[in-house]
Amino acid sequence: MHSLRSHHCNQLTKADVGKRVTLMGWVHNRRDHGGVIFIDLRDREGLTQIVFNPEICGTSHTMAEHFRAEFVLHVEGEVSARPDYSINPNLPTGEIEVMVDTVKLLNNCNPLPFQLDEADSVSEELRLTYRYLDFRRPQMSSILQARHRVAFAVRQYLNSEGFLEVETPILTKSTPEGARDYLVPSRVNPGNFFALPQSPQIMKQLLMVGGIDKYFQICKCFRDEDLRADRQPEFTQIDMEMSYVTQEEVFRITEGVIRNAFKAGINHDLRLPFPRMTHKESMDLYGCDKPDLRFGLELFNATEILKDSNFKIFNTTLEQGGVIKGLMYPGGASFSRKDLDDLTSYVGNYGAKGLAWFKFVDGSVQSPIAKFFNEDSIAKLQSLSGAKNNDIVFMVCDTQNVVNQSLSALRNHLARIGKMIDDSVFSFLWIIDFPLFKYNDEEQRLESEHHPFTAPVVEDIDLLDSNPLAVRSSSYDLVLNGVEVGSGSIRIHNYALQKKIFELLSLDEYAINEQFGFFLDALKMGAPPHGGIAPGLDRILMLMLGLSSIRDVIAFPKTQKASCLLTKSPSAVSDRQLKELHLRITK
RNA sequence: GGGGGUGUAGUUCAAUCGGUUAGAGCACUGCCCUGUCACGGCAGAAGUUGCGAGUUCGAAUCUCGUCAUCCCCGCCA
Repeated sequence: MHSLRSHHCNQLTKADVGKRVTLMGWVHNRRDHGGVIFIDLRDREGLTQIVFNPEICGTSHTMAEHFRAEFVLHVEGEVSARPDYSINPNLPTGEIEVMVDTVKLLNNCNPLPFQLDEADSVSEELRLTYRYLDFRRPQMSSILQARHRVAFAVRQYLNSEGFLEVETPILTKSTPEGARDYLVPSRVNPGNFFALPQSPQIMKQLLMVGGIDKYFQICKCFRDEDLRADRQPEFTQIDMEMSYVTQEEVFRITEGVIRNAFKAGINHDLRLPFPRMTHKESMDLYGCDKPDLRFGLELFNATEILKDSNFKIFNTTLEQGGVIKGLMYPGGASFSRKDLDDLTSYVGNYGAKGLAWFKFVDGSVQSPIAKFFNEDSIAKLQSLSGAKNNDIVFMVCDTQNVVNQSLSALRNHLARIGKMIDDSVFSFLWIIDFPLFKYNDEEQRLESEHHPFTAPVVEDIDLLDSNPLAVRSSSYDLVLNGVEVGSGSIRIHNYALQKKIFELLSLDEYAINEQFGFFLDALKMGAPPHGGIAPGLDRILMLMLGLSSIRDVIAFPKTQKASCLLTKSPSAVSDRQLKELHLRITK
């Protein structure tokens, strides 16, 4: 036996009675009866009750009188069957106990900043400050174990499909477009900076040019943007790229990855293939490109029906190119005036200047603005919305963006407060046929909807000059329960087309050469057609495990201000370090 | 950058309308207890009410500022 330890704390059963065993672990709980002392010994795997009886070993018993929570013990003794009346059915090892005759105190432990069994109610702030204590809790341990199983299953599956895992640099090049970069100053090259990768996008495309054919990497990505419950400045992607593929093949592989991940993570069998929806349909019906399909509440467009009214606010907005969309909420006629005020201020967060509502009750309509519409319009509205007795219809009239954003948010909000969501469902969805570009009003130029390496749909290439905003791209998003969990595309592999896209994005010649010259060169040297995708491992795990924060699936996450409570980073550095890096702090 | 929530003992919470010595559970310390498993019993220690101003006879409580943390908007190719 090479290991000092003979068993983990979840292993011993009645079949082991009589064996001499050695366990290592923490004092989880201690019950001192004056004579006999019981301790629940804990390791990563579970609990075992160990018994210190003065009649078995006086020395051990005397030592055990001074043991406290989270002391680290090495115990040896004989496995003994518990008397019938003291079997603990809540414990896998509840039928046995270990009668300790030899104990070594491997380490003692100060009183903890929080009790492990109360961590559910303790502040996350405290848990993050002492994250290593948090890990000792079975809940956290099982999350990290699930994360390991998922990552391992992903590697196994992609290996079986012929993928190579290749590491790409963390110190890489800052490029325009996209998120704000984390920068690393170069000591050797004064005034120059590396950037941490927002994703290994260009590198994986270069691997395709290099004939790697099928690449993957479970890799860290870095984006210096503000945080959310599902956004961390560093996060992990399952990054993939394949040569000579169609969208169909990317979907097949991705679905295989996801299915294996769910099997390994929580032993859940997902049904394949995942449903698909075009970007246009998603925007029309749900007002966003990541709809949660676990509930209905589809939007409808009421612009035609309501355009001829005496309601000035609607008319003015419509004249300026606005639209009217709405959604029907069953049973919503019971909302109080205060409820409706709250919902109005809720959509206000998304730019809506108001929230019109129509309650349908006992054959009549109740609404502060009903008087502006004729009966025919209201009848059509009721019919279009599908409202029955005691239902409510919400309407927003504004620019298309504001209407979609506010109603999409309202839709999710209503489903939450109405408890319309089945938490046990995993609703995957592919969104396809994204537009290639969107228009940035502020900078008055085209921007990539996905990223600048995304190939346009072949039939739409002719529109690049005449009507670029109508060009569809061959990009796709994977959505799970209303959360974007992956994004990818078939890439441009043609030099001239890539250069043209850069130009359409208003990157000047100098920037193109300076930032992307090496990449354009590669496209000139026999780049094969290729495409890929990058599912977000953290978000998938969060949803798989039914957690509400990405921080719960990351061992050492950052706070909302992007700092680490454990290490207190980021932190100031010495003048000497700054000098070496040729940096001066200005404040 | 903006909106909102939270901050009281190690910890989780309480403290009536602004009122006199800021309480309780768990943890901690000491003592008792040989079949517990949230063991039990007795006793004890433990507070810059996040921090700083202000209002008031009097502030955990009201006002302003500030810090930390959480949620959201902006931002996230």
